[in-house]
Amino acid sequence: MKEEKISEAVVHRLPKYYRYLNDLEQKGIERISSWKMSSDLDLNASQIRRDLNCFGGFGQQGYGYQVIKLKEEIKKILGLGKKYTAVILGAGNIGQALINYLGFEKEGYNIAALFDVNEKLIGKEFHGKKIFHMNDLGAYIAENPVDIGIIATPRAAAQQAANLLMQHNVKAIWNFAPVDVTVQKGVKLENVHLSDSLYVLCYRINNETETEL
Amino acid sequence: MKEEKISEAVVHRLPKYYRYLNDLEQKGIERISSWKMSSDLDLNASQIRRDLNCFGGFGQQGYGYQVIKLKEEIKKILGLGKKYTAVILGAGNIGQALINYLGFEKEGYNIAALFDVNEKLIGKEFHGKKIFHMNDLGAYIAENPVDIGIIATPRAAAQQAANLLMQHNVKAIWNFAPVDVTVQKGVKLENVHLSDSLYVLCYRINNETETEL
DNA sequence: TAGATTGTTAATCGATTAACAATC
DNA sequence: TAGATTGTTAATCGATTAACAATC
Repeated sequence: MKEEKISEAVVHRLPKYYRYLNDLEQKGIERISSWKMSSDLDLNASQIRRDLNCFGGFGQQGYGYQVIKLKEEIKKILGLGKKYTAVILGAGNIGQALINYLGFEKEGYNIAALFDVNEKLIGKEFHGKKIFHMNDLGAYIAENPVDIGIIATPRAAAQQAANLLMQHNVKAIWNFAPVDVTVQKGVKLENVHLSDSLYVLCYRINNETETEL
Repeated sequence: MKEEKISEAVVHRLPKYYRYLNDLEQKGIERISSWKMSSDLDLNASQIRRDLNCFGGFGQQGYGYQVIKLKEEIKKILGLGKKYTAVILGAGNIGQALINYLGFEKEGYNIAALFDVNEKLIGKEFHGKKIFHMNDLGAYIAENPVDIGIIATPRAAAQQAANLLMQHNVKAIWNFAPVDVTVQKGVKLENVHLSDSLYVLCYRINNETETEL
């Protein structure tokens, strides 16, 4: 791993490479060239080679890349394969959906518990995951280390939720609330702004002509 | 609206501006300068002025921008305020979660129906939205015009779902499946790759040092 | 070895930022 | 009018692409 700062653009392409390589592996394809990747992924071949070289020389001149080896390298870079424990703050629609989503689809991620302020929900269970009161988050984390805090609260409660997580030393936040929460230095943050994405789609519907492609 | 091609980067900042201006309006703030926006949004002031000027001269020298006016302009640009009818393909976890999410949180978007292939689900209802068989999509659309097709199927069925939507002339697709679906020229597409976002978060956990602010 | 394809340097392109004249 | 702040041009920065020498 080189010491250069990796750009956001590169980091965001890594999952795409990873998905693609998994597909290739599934199809039993053993080797792949940047040229073929380029046409499949609709990215420039130079860019692909450059991206991969940020992390090491995974290819072989005159041959290309070994699919499985490259996949494993990217897996390691992304930190997949490790186990992550997460808690969800907010046991409403999004919170509940995420339990299902992460439970069924992804291995490596364990949702340990949910937290809410709604008394009616506290003590209940969804798919075997208990709902605690938000006030008990500190006590819970003291007993059960948590890697990722997922914010699935309403808009207005999101920053508070983030603060609470940070107070209890959670170092990574996955935010689903439609706000840009502020985090301390050192805390990792990823936003999933569903409504923003929908707005962009509407923008395209209304503004983008058929000229492109 | 000028005739220049608006860059992706600009388009993706519009929802952020829109959210921010809504906040200001709520707080009763009437005017705003690019300088203040800059510090609140953590964007460069020149960039903000430039972004807004892609669409028109909404400001006033020596004064700044009128919050309400600017908000309304961006709303119009994004095509909000209009009504959109959507169908969801895939009535699993994500599909169900989206019904709740869009039903409660967003006005302007109407989920008309769900479609699935699972016989056990067909005929049932979620929050008053009926689940039809995927095969009946064409007949449904013939009767009820649909603006947006939401793909909430498993990975393997996503491209098929996209094809089905396009066959029946749906011009905008919001894709939640963890694949890059291919669409015809003229069809608008927005992806929400939840797993990609989670991978990026894991990348940050494992690779990014505390050097940055 | 000859052919293929990487890794990497150099060229290009586009987006961000700075600067300032226009003007409310 | 003087002060403030936009709209816009010019400068900078960074990311993408092209080109090619290195090498399997």
